[in-house]
Amino acid sequence: MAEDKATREKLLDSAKREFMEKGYMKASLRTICKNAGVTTGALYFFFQGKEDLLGELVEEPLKGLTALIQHHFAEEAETVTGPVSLGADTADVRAAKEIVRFMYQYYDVFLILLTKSQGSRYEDIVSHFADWGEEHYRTLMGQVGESGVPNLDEYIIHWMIYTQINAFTHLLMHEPDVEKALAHIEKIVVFLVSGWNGMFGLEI
Amino acid sequence: MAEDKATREKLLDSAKREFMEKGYMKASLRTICKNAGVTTGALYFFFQGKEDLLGELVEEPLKGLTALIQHHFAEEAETVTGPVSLGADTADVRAAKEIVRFMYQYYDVFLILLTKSQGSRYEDIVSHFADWGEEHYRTLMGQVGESGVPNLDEYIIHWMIYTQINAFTHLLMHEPDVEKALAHIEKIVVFLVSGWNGMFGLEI
Amino acid sequence: MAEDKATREKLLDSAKREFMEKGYMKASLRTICKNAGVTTGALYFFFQGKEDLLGELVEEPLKGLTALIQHHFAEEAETVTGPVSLGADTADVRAAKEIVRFMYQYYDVFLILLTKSQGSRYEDIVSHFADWGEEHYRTLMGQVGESGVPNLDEYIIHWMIYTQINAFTHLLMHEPDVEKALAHIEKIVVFLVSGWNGMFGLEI
Amino acid sequence: MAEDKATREKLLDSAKREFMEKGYMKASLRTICKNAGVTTGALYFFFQGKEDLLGELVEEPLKGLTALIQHHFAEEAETVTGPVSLGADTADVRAAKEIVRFMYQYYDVFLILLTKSQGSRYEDIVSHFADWGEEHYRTLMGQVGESGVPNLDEYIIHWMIYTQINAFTHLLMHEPDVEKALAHIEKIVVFLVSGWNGMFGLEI
DNA sequence: GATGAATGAGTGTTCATTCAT
DNA sequence: AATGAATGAACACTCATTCAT
Repeated sequence: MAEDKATREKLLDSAKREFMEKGYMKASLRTICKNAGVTTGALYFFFQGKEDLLGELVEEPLKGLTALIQHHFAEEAETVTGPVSLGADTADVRAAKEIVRFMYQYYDVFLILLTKSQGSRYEDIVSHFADWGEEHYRTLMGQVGESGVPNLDEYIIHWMIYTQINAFTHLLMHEPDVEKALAHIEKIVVFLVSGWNGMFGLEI
Repeated sequence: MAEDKATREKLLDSAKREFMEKGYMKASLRTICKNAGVTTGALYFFFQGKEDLLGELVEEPLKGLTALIQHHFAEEAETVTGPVSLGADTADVRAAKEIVRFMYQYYDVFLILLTKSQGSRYEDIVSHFADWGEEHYRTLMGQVGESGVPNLDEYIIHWMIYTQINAFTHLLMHEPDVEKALAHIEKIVVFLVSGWNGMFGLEI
Repeated sequence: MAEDKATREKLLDSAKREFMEKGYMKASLRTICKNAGVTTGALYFFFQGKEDLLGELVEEPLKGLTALIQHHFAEEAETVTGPVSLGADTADVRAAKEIVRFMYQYYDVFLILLTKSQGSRYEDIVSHFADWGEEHYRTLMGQVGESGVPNLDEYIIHWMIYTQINAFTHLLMHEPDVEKALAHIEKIVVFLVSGWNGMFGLEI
Repeated sequence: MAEDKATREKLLDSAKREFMEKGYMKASLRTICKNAGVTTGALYFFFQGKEDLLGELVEEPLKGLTALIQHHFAEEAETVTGPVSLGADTADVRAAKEIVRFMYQYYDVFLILLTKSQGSRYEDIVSHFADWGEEHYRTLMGQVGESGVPNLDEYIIHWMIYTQINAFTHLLMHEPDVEKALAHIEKIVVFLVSGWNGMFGLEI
């Protein structure tokens, strides 16, 4: 039964374990095949090579996450009309929790993506998300107008976005339990919004 | 003479460039030696291997940073008597700036350490600093007593410390100019302290 | 229907293209199958392997050419009675032209055979033709008797036959247009007969 | 003693044997190393790879041959003043013999180059020589003026040059004995000059 | 007739490391 | 203090071929 599982699946499983353990670069296709109980040729029947193997493992969850974030970005763009309130309201928390929930469905995959993909075409994935976040931020700012919003220099914006992303990375790395992670993210949002408001000179 | 004592230094220089460019894992000792104008044998006369080469490059600045932080920890422990005020006072900013200044003296080394050391014994250096920071935090808490301090769970403490460390990492990665970095860190401290206070339910 | 009987043919077509492009050795059965829109299994249903695939592609034209040459050999044997005149008469030219015409009907196949078959059982096909030509030459000499014919050593005979064969190869390689090729071959025969007679010490 | 021979030399020797036996493409570096009694690493210490290995084997004799031919080309250009006589005089024969002698000094190398280099950067070496020969021929024609020289079309010129080159190739392939080769080449020159003159409509 | 999965040996190449000199 | 030769295991990847279905 368990051994009936299709070769492709066995390879993806084995690859996931190997990438997790050694990281993309140090991962050995030989080992992946051996642990899957298949020969190298089989791997190359299903995948085009090392990079493609990682790709197949990762692409779908990645698209899912992208869609999810896009959704939240759009929502936020509709909501924000006045000066960026950004209070610790439930909208932010709800969005963050949804993301957390989604990422924990593909726990291993996102862990690999965020911390074990050095050497692959995904090694700069965080940068891509950050750029994207920055773009979204600028759109938001444009909507609101510059009324009452202090001039945050590029660098600080960049850093804040990175910090947000790192919050998710840290969660995956240090909190294996989803429920606990969901509890943590709530506090983290409080922290981030407080920091944000602090920078704007607003009360919390 | 000028070229006499050089070999070891030439190797360290060449290694620094190679590690910067390719990261520890992809760095090639062959290339390091070639660029240094020396043979492999020479490298193995001065260093025990690849890992040791990185060690020699990194150990001194690392000790310097450790000492610097230790100093600030001690200072803070003396100062803090009442409930953790942690206001955006100059003490925090001054400490952060001193650290920034120090890291920028060894710009390349710390960049390697923080972003290019995957595969070496330093790949988890950030964790070590985080653990250390956590320990310090607990000491502080013990001093103050639990009076008036809300119970922050382990995880959140851990994350906040990571965020602090990542602030420095981000600076090195995205701001090559020290002076600008010093300006940035000021705002970052404001953000962090605001966040911190926000979590404690204090006004800023 | 139209697509029914096709598979074998599609494979042969695809193989022809692949052999032409990459030569026998570098040709990939995978690629041949892919371009034919079939799987490897299909190939192995119709052919015994790589070598057989080339064989099926080549055997028929090869037999045709053999028959054609055999015919000319026989004709020549009947005609030649006196000392080998071998003048630039129309018999030689007519024979050569017929061969050219035939080869250009299977342009690709003969090109593959003569220039792209290294690594296969046909890589020495030219030698076989040369041996055969030599045999024919000896038969002719026997008929004529040794009267007035200088003793050409084995090697020179061998070389002259090679040169004749290479004339056809060169044509295929450098002149894609049949009509032009037919024009060229005329001059080439003049050259060869002149050379031939020059060796025998005859005037042209 | 015999085993004292430097590793590099042993590798070149072993490579020469392997290339001769299997041709460049099918030659295995592993086998070359094994027969040389060395490991693959050693090969890569001395050579940059498979292609470079062949290069080192071949480059020097190739340069020698090029120089030799260049010398004869220059000589011929000085001599030819009237209409291209191209008689079976001793100049042509002497040149051809010198080339034969030189090639037989590096018997294996030139055999590899001319018949076993498919897949390497030398696979088209014959074309290069042919192009070069054509260029020389045109220079000569320019000197002589078009007086009395019939218009040979490009193709025929091309073919005649190939035929000349193939004479040397054939010699190497089928006549291992230098002295016999030198005897053969004499007759070959007679053949070629006769053919040449035949084409020009001259008596021999 | 034909599929598609799988084999297993093979390829050229790279690497950190060792060591006699 | 340093050279330069050499090791040997590992790497990702390709191939013609087989065979149950």
